[in-house]
Amino acid sequence: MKLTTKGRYAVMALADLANFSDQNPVPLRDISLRQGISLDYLEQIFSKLKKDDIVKSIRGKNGGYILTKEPAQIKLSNIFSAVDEKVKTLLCKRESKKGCNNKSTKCITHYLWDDLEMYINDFFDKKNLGDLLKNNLETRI
Amino acid sequence: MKLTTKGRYAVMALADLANFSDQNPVPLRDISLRQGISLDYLEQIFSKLKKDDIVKSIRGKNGGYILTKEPAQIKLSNIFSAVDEKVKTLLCKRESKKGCNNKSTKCITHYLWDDLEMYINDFFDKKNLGDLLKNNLETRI
DNA sequence: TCTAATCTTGACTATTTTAGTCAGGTATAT
DNA sequence: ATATACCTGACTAAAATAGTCAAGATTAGA
Repeated sequence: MKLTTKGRYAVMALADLANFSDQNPVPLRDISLRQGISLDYLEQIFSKLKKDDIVKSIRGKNGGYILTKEPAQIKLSNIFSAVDEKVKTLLCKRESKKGCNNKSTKCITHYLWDDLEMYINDFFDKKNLGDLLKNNLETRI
Repeated sequence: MKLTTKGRYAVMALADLANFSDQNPVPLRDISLRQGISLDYLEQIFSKLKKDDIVKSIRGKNGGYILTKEPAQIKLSNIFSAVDEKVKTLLCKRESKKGCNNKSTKCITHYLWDDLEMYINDFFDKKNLGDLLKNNLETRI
């Protein structure tokens, strides 16, 4: 069970964006340099964030991205679902006519994964970008 | 972020083992047939479970595996760590001299993943095989 | 109007991980 | 003996990940 870089980079990039945007849009190249994330990859990530209305873009010179809401309004769960970072339990989640192992019933672990999924989503639902920034300022710098 | 089949199969197989062992060792072939998991793959999994002393084996005819403890004594976290199912945050976890992005500091999300990891481990620490069996008996059959 | 900065889009690819398979063993009850 | 089990390590196909690459569309400012 592992987390992908996409989810992690998305959070890092948005935190950077929140930190460095004082009304002005922040270009991805700046984020790329500061956070050490490839520009091309960031572009992929931000196109998803934009589609989910977490950021908006301003094209052309002096353009860049800005958050659509206050950091405190942006839940980490929103960010993750935007970049397709989610808990997956593989075959077990496919609610086909058949159960988990081509049997008619669900496997004994089926509800366990459901529970875990809810549990984890709850974790990310309770944290927002603002918390993260505040936390980092208080205890980590 | 996804769960591997190894962790899932390990739990399924151990649940099966708990269900069908009445003092007698349960051969993997039976589990394989009942749970629809390949025998070869089960053997891989059980060699890990044995190494971590979750099951013991009896070789030869009429042999098989048995649990070393009562189901209620076997935490899911034990099972997962045995089969290398764990929360990984990729590069972020490498505690090298450098930080997460070749910088000297840790990235802003670093502690977030630490927190998540603890949170998830807590989930599996609080559930044991006995719970799972009981639950399945009560509400799912 | 030209140009550089910036976002936009989609295809492509190397690497790693996953989810097994396969081929040989060894031990033991009957 | 022999069939039934466990045991071990190497191998591999498929999928996912983590990007790269190429070609464009917009727009601010000179």
